[in-house]
Amino acid sequence: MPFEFVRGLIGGSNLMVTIHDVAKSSGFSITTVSIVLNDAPLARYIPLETKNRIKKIAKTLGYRPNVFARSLRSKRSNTVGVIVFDITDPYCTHILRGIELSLYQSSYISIFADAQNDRARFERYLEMLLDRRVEGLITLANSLLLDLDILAVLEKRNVPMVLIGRELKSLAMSAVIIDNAAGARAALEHLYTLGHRHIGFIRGPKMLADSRERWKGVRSFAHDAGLVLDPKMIVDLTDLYDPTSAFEGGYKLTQELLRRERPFTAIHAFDDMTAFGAIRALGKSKLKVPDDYSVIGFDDVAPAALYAPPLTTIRQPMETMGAMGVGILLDAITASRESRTFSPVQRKVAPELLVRESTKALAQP
Amino acid sequence: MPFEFVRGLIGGSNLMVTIHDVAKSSGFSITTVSIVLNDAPLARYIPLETKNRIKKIAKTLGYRPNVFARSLRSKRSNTVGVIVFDITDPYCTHILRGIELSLYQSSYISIFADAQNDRARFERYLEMLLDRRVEGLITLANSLLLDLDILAVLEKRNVPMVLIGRELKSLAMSAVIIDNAAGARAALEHLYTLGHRHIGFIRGPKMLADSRERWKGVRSFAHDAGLVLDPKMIVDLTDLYDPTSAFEGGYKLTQELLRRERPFTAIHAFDDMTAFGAIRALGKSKLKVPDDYSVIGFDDVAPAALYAPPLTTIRQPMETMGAMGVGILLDAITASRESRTFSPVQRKVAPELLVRESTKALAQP
DNA sequence: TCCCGAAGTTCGATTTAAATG
DNA sequence: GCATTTAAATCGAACTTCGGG
Repeated sequence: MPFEFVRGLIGGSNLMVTIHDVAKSSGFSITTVSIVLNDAPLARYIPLETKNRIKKIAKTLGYRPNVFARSLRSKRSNTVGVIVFDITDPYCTHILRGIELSLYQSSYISIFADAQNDRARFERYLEMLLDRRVEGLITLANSLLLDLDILAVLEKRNVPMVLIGRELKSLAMSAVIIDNAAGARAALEHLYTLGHRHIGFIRGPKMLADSRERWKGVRSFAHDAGLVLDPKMIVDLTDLYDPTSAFEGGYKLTQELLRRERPFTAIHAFDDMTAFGAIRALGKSKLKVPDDYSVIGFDDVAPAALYAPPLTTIRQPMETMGAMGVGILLDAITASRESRTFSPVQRKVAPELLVRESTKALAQP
Repeated sequence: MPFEFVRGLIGGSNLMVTIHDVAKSSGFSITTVSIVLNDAPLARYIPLETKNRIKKIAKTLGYRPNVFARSLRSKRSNTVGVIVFDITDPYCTHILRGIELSLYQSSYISIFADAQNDRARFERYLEMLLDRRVEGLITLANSLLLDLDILAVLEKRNVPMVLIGRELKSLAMSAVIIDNAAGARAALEHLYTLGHRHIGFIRGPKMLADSRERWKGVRSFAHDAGLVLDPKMIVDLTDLYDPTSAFEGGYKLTQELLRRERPFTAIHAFDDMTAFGAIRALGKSKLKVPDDYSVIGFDDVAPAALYAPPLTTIRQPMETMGAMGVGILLDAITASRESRTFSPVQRKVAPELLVRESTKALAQP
């Protein structure tokens, strides 16, 4: 059956113009059209006039290459996968924004998946992304989701990957993380400079590497400044971690600290959500922030600036971190395509103290 | 060149197993394997034993169909597109969550794009999704992004679409929206029931249909209850709308209301972000919420529950709305595939009053 | 005619190898 | 050999058609 006839029959909804149409319209072969439109190596032998003719016709016809055909043949998807552990977590969205921003300039597009803190979902989405032949993967994962089995799959399939927000010391793998120790240190230094000497500490869940690093920072400053840490004023969030639980944890642990009846004037919270909980608990007891207590958080999630009072915190430059992740991934993909080896890059980003209104100099006694 | 040889040469990274491999391993033809694995109509003639053999071998070989080949041939992508106007807006993320949740059960996967409130981005992403042959589109858009030109493209390409969060009265199009009038009415009724008679109103940007609808609700309740609305106590957010500007708008407009020196005891804010701004402004003037002023918002974004004080607000059931959108879209896609006509469905969702701690009964004078 | 299976065509592009003047 | 162009093979699966018991 002649081609034109069939095409005519289809009509209506399926009127996609193919490379075939461009070839016929321009009078050149499919091959030539393909070479010109992709600016392939052979294109340098083709006269400018021919190129322009073809390009113009492609444009007027509204030709758009079929991505499926292209990827099938070329074995390239021009796609990277992005998995986050919880899209409703404001921490995720700003990193996502950074990723999107810097991917936008590249020729890659992203396919996004939200694991919803659920391991089964994570695995299913990973499989889905692999089915879609992503050329690389960015993962924003917490420890619940990530383990060696999963990473082994990627290794075997030779898919470059970078982790944002956590590191895996057990494995050589590209990662972008915040300098937790420096951040927690800066937070404590800020409180100390304001005159606070009796400080309550709400540490993160033991399970998280972040918690350990941040505590290191606290101890290092305490040591340097000769500040003694009262073990009775140190409490820990539980290991069941999600954004809401951090708020509730902050709330309950602050009540706990209050109950211990040791005088203190400031709280060093694991993160912003914890700090919000702490402020709530203080407010509940008619204690005012920052007049009675100073509170400092970590992260600078979106609500921090809008809170009452606006929260002093340690800012993670999330957009930057996302952008860095993309940079590393793109390098890794390029290396992989040129069959070069690529040594994992670990980048540790400096956080920034953001003084707002939840901390205040201690009144001189 | 014999097939096995080539395949052997490739080795290493590219060892994907194809339907060809399954056919060879099982001793059946490619056709039979395809029929069995897809449970195609013809499969009913194939003996169970054959089916099981083929399935088992596919499994042990770890066969995964190549999505590009499949989509190329079948002309189906099993994909729907989702465009949101701003992923850092908490309103978006919870609707996204609802979408994801109910898409997860279906055979569709989603490709997500964040327009970042930028029109050019919106158009580029739309084009990208169309290139990927999405079978349907869910859009979470504000009025900046959406106009008739864009929708005409979808119409022409015959791609079903549903809008979440806004309606386009000019066009017959499926949409899921909140009942703004009922919500605003309920908010005012709540304040009224608590005894408030002198209330400041911060209305939304005039440009937004939401603003108009909510104001209708306010007026309808005021009329029914015989409450007089003082024009001097009504102020409007500017048309340049983004989440932060709503906060700042709420802040500044509350100061403005205070400056007018008419006694009032409550603020009816356009949305939660505006309410947060209002609470901040009151705090700045040493006025306390809810003791001196009651404040009510709209939306129930994530920070609302954690705010100090927790915000009384009108909750939009965002996950439900996302799920509804998916339901409608899937119906539309099915109809489109069976060449049935599908009349646009408009669903208006009832909001819910959430009483927390930012509102309080007026003390008897 | 019913059942079972296979050969061959097709989707829309990229790429290799080769033909033309 | 050089510049210019193209026929034909290929990617991996789905589908149409056909043949034999």
